[in-house]
Amino acid sequence: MSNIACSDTDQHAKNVAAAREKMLTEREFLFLAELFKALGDYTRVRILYALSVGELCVCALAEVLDMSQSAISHQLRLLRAAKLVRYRKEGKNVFYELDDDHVRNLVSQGLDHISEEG
Amino acid sequence: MSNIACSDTDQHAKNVAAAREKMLTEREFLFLAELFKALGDYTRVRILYALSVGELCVCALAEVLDMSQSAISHQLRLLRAAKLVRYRKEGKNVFYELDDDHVRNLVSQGLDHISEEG
DNA sequence: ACCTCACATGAGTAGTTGTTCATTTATAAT
DNA sequence: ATTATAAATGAACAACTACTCATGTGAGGT
Repeated sequence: MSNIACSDTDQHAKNVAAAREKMLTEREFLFLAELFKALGDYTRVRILYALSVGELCVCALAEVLDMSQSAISHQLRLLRAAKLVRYRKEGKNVFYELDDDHVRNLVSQGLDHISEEG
Repeated sequence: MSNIACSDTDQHAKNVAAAREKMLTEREFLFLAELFKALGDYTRVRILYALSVGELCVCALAEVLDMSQSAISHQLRLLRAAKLVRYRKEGKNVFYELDDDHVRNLVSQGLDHISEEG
């Protein structure tokens, strides 16, 4: 990107070096971005919140969110890919639940953050 | 959406009712989604991680991430809107830092989650 | 006054995303 | 076997996103 330091002070160079030092790998940042991207949608965050009560079948989720089964299924696919949910088949139904407590924690951390705003 | 219960068992109805009961408001879910959306991008999550070391000016961020100043500025705008960063002007420079510890916590929670995967 | 530097911003655009609609798969019931 | 139900999936499309490039703004230096 041919970026030249905005100012050539020692402090600037130090800050840049310190930040560079601490940065994670591309792979890790990509995973992290994918995780938050999965949480970063009105429909998906509602699905996850609904599942925080307990497992639900696809049809129940569609009812709770008042959306089509197809739309829910598409989103569940993404949540599965992000390892945010697990599923269990029972007869014709498929029951989804949160994959682990990290998901719950992330959502509640998020709620803490927004509850501080106006 | 005209969703009819997949099965008319009591358990199904109970589950739906319980989930409906616990759901937050549209407004809250929208905020939550916006928050995670802001975190859910490769560039932005790197910016936030870099700032977790300490405050940095825009130009330093551009150097650390090896991206154009314009691209960084555009993303900082979104991070400001999501109240994830604060800024401080000093002469020609603008220094950004994380808005509060929630941000740090969210990122580290995210890292916990991905570190459990393969 | 002029120029330069650090940053912000608007327009344009290629790529991505979330839904609907139609179809498919799989299980269950008759 | 046939039919119905729960869920998954592919195609299509409108809406959105994250860059680049060009330009604007505001503070400093000369």
